[in-house]
Amino acid sequence: MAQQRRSSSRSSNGSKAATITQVARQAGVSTATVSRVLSGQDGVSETLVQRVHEAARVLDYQPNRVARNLRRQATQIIGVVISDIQNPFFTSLLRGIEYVIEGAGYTLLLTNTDEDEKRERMYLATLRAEGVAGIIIAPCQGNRDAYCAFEDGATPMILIDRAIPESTLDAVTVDSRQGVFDAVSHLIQLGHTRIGLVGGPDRVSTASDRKAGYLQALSQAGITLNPAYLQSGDYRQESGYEAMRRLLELPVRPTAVLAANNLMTLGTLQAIHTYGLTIPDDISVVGFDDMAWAGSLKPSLTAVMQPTYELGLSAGKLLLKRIQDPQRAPERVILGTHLIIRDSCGPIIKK
Amino acid sequence: MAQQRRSSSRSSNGSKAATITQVARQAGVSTATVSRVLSGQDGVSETLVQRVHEAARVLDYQPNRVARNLRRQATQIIGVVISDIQNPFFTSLLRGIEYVIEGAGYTLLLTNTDEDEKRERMYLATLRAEGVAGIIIAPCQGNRDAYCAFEDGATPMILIDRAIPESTLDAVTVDSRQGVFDAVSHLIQLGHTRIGLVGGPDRVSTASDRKAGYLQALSQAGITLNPAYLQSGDYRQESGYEAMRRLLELPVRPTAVLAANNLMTLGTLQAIHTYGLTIPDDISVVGFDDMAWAGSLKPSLTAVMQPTYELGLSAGKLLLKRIQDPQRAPERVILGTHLIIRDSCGPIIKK
DNA sequence: GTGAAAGCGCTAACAA
DNA sequence: TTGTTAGCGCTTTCAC
Repeated sequence: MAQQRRSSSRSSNGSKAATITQVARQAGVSTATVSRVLSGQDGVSETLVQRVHEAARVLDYQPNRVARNLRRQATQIIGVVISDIQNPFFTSLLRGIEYVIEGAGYTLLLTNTDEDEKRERMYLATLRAEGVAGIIIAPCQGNRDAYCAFEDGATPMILIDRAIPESTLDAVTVDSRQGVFDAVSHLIQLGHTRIGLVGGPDRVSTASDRKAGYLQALSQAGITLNPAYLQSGDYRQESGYEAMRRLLELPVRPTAVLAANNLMTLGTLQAIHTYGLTIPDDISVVGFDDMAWAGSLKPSLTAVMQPTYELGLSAGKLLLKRIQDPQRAPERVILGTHLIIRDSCGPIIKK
Repeated sequence: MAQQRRSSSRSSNGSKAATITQVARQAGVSTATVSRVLSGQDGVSETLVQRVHEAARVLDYQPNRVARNLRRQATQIIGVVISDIQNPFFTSLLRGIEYVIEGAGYTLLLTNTDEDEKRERMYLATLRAEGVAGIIIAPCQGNRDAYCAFEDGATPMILIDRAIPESTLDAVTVDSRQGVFDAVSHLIQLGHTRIGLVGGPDRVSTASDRKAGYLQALSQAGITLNPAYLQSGDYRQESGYEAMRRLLELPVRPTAVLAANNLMTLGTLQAIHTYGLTIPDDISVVGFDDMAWAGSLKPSLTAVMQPTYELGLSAGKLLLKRIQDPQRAPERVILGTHLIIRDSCGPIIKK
């Protein structure tokens, strides 16, 4: 089996990768011709095309992208800046982005800020220095200043999931306000009036939008807000657990709760189980963002589904359009949500 | 508020980024000096150091990495090839990788193959052409040939999570066999003898190792294997659901089941709920890989925890070592697992 | 301690 | 149709 040790197939001449000059020499043509053939330009005779391809094959030639990028003053890389790579919501956006971006011949350079402004700044600088063709970012803060350096369009940038007030950047977001409004209205229809919110960090637009939807649903139903029912965290699981604990410690606790993102929903459920309560008999739960595990829970989770794939798709398309025409007017796409009703919400009956 | 429209701060001279030549002119020195100062070499007089820094600041100069990479014939990028970006297991590896790699001044270029060999081949070629300093890969197939082109060390490559037989590449894996052995032994200790396995795709080393652990635990306890209890899928949720359905349709169904990865565990739970069965009274469940949601399930999930962070950490360190010394002997790191006992497994009592 | 100059591998004018 | 050549922006000898 292990008869031939080293580099079995492939060219094993020395070790370094072949350059265009070697291919040119091998084929007996100029480097210009090699370049033309391999980048698919026409205007080269059939004979030479053959010779070049043959030479490239023999030498296992792969054009050096770094050199090409330097010469062309443009790369084939799209940077994606994600605020929490551990959150399946963000990774599911990638599917849509990948589809569009790869179809156009780009590669994704993915970075993860962990909701840390410093890391975000650093990565943005790196991506610019790396000369990426464009950036798709889920910004970790709502301050326009942090991103206005990109408004000149030198490096096209698209905001995804989170909007930034007054920014002139293209953006794709979800109508969080409406989504939460629908969900809370659903709870109200089931008879709930004591509804808690496990909200997100206010500096992020989705969090404030979701809070707005919650308030709107309450006020529209004529329910007075109990400020104690409004707890918030940082979109991570642990903070959802803590926020829900605070709600459950209340003298008169809510009969229903909405958790403002997927990870905080997990924390919320954990807290409810810790307190030995039953869903939906003791308390109804709606989650924002419908994740893979929602159907595996018992009871299965009623949740606001976000069109994650479409979100990524739109962002990718917007970026491609922006790269093609840097002068076009900024575009904002807002996608709708859909309430998936499963088994975690019940009518108010007891207590 | 919106008084000054365009590029508020920063240098707004023209639009293109400043080059080293401009900085040199501005500071009244040569480009060589600028380069020396900005890359932190000593041997430059204090006066010039000051002048260069000042000039760079004024022009908002960011060295062009593409040019630097071409000149140095090396990039500051590490490519990571992941087989399923939607699977939290893989994204949690990234944490550890990031920590090491960023500490050493590299940036992660992340790609996602979706367990597709063609995509994997394409990305590997792209990363090589992009001149990455190294690659960390969770290979989507067990065939050595696909990766032996990297055994010459021209582009250092580290295998993570999945091993490849006979490969001379460095690798970091988990002792899956032992992990499953422990878990199944736990079930046997609880009195179970009819134990099902929702296994993974055989071409992946972790899947065959896990199956081996299952078989070993059974045989060591003197339990004869019922081949019908051995079902498998492709590590995705849907296939876990289908595999579990097949187990539940059996005339004599298992009283306990082990699901071979996190996503298939979700599918397994879904199937059990669909059939109206209760965990652990009707059936006990152990999952391989302990995920964020494990504690939010009801009952909470007994699972084999993998040291994901350490896995990433080791892979990062191994890569750094390999980059520094391409000649060193291949190293294989195997990390242990830990069985987290929660509430999804019970003693065999009924039926 | 500093600068001049060569050149990394490629592409795109411009010539022929 | 093909080749010659001038850089892209940077780093790094090699002189001074």
